[in-house]
Amino acid sequence: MTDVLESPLTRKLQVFVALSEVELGVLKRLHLRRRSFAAGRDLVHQGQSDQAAYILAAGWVCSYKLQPDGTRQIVDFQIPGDFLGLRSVLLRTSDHSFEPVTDIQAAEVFADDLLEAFEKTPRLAAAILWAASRDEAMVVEHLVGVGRRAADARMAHFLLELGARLKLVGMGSKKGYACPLTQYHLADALGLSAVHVNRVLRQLRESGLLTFRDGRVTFDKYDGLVELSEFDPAYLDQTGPLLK
Amino acid sequence: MTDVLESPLTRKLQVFVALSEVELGVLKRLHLRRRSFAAGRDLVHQGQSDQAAYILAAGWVCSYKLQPDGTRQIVDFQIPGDFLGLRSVLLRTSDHSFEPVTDIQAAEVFADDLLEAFEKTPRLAAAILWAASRDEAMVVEHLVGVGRRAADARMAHFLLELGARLKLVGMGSKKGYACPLTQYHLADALGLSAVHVNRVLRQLRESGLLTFRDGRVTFDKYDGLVELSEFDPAYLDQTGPLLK
DNA sequence: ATGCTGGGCTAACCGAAAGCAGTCTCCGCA
DNA sequence: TGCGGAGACTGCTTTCGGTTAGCCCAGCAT
Repeated sequence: MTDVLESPLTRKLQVFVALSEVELGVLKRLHLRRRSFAAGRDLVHQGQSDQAAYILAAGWVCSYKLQPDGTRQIVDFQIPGDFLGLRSVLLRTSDHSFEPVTDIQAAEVFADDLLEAFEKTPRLAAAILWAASRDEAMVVEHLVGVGRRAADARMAHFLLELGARLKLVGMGSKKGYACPLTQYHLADALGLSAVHVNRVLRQLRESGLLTFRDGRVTFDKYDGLVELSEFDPAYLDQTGPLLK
Repeated sequence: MTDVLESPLTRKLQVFVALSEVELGVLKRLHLRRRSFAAGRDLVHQGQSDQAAYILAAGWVCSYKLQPDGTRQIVDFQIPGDFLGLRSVLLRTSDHSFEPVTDIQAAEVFADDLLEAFEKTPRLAAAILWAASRDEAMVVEHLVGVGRRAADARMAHFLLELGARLKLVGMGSKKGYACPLTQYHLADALGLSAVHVNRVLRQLRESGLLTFRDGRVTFDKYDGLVELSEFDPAYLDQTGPLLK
C-alpha cells in the first residue's frame, strides 16, 4: 500500500469524520508495520497479556472465546478496515482469541503508538472509538440473535449484516459477496451445530431466499430475507454524529 | 448524597485509578442533577435520540432490545455505580431501552457536560471508558453463555456473575445477595421461557446448589456452582492497568 | 493408484426447551 | 370481602435443533 487513503480503515473512518492532513499522517504512521499471517493460526490466544493491536488490511479474521468443554463461541468476524484487539491493548490483557479465517495482511500497532496517536489527534481517537462502539452494538445485536431468533432468521440476519458491513468497504452489494467462511464458522458464530447450519442453508436455498455456495453468498430475494430476519441496518449506517 | 466519595461510581473507579482532587470535583459536578424513576417505566426507548446518560445511584435497571415479534432480550443489568446509556450519548442515538427493575435514583448527565468532563480530565475519561470496556466484556461473556451453555449452567453462571459484581459495590457476598429480579427477567436475560426458568431453578434448588426465593439468591454450594457453570471471574476483577 | 484430510451434505433418532393450559398464593384495593 | 393481577409453580404435548453416523467430492501427499 503506497497511500493511506487506500486503507479500508481510512475509508471507513472518512465516512464519519473528515480527517485532516495531520490526522491522515498519524493514521499512515500506524499502518507502517506491515505483517502477514496464515489462515488458521491464532494471532492472539485467550489470556495472553500485553499484546499489540492490528489493523486488518486484507483477509478475514474471527474473534472467539473457547469454552473449557472445547466448544467455542465466535463473537465477531473482522473484515478489512476493522481493528483487532483494540480492547486488549487498552486493558493490557486479552480475553479472547483471534484466528485468521483466510491468509491475512495486517498492520501491527503497539499500545504506546496508539496511545500517543490518541493524545496527538483526539478527533482520530474519537473516530476510532466511534467505530469500536459500532462493533459493540454489533455484538449486542448478535446476542439478541442467539438468544431470541430462530435458526433460519438468525442465519439470514447474520449474512445480511455481514453483507452490509462489506458494502461499507466496497466488498459486497445487495446481490451478494465472496465469503470464505465454512459452515463450521457459521455454526460457531450462531450457536448452532454444523449439521443444523447445513439444514438451515438448504432450507433457505430451497425457499429461494439465498444461496451459500463455493465461497459465495448470493441474495436471491433480498427483501424476503429482510422480512424473515427483521433486519434493520440502522445500527450499522448511522452517519457520523460526534464530529463534523 | 453529600459527598461524591460515597457514590458507588466513585468507589468503583477508585479501584482502577487514584483520582485527584480536580477529577473528584468534575465527578461531583456530574452527580448534581439527581432524579428518581419508578419501577417498570422505561427511562429511554429504543430509537430515541439525543438522550442524556445516567449514573445509577440506587436500584436496579435492565437494558434490553425489543424484537418486532414482541419478545425481548435483556442485554445487561445495571446496578448502583453503573453508567446508563453512555453509548447513546456518544453516538447520539439509542439502540436499546432501559427499564428500572426497582424504583431507582440516578444522576442525569447531559452529553455536553460529559464531553466537557472528558476534555478537562482525560484520566477520568480513561477510567470511565475502562469501566465501559469491562461492561462490554460482560456482554461478550453473556453471548457465550446464551450461545453455548446449557440452561442450568447458564443460570448458574449468570447468578454468580451478578454476585461478583454486587460484591464490588458492597451489596453481596459468597453467601448470596438480595435480588429484585423476577423469573421473567431471568428468562428475558437468558434466552429461556419463564416456565423453563422456573424448572431450572427448581432443579438447582433440589440439587442443593442455590436457592432463588423471596427476592434473595442464596448460594448453597458455591464451589459446586462454579464447577457446573465453569465460572471464571477473571474478566471482572482485573485491577486497573491503564493508569497508576 | 491409494489413502488421507477438510469441507459439504444427508438421514434417523432423541432430548432439551418451548408452548399451552391451568393452579396456588400473596397482595392491593374497590 | 371478594375481585383481580403478578409472580411462582407444574403437567402434558410438540418441536426445534443436537447427536450420531455416515456419504461424496476435491486436493494433495505418498
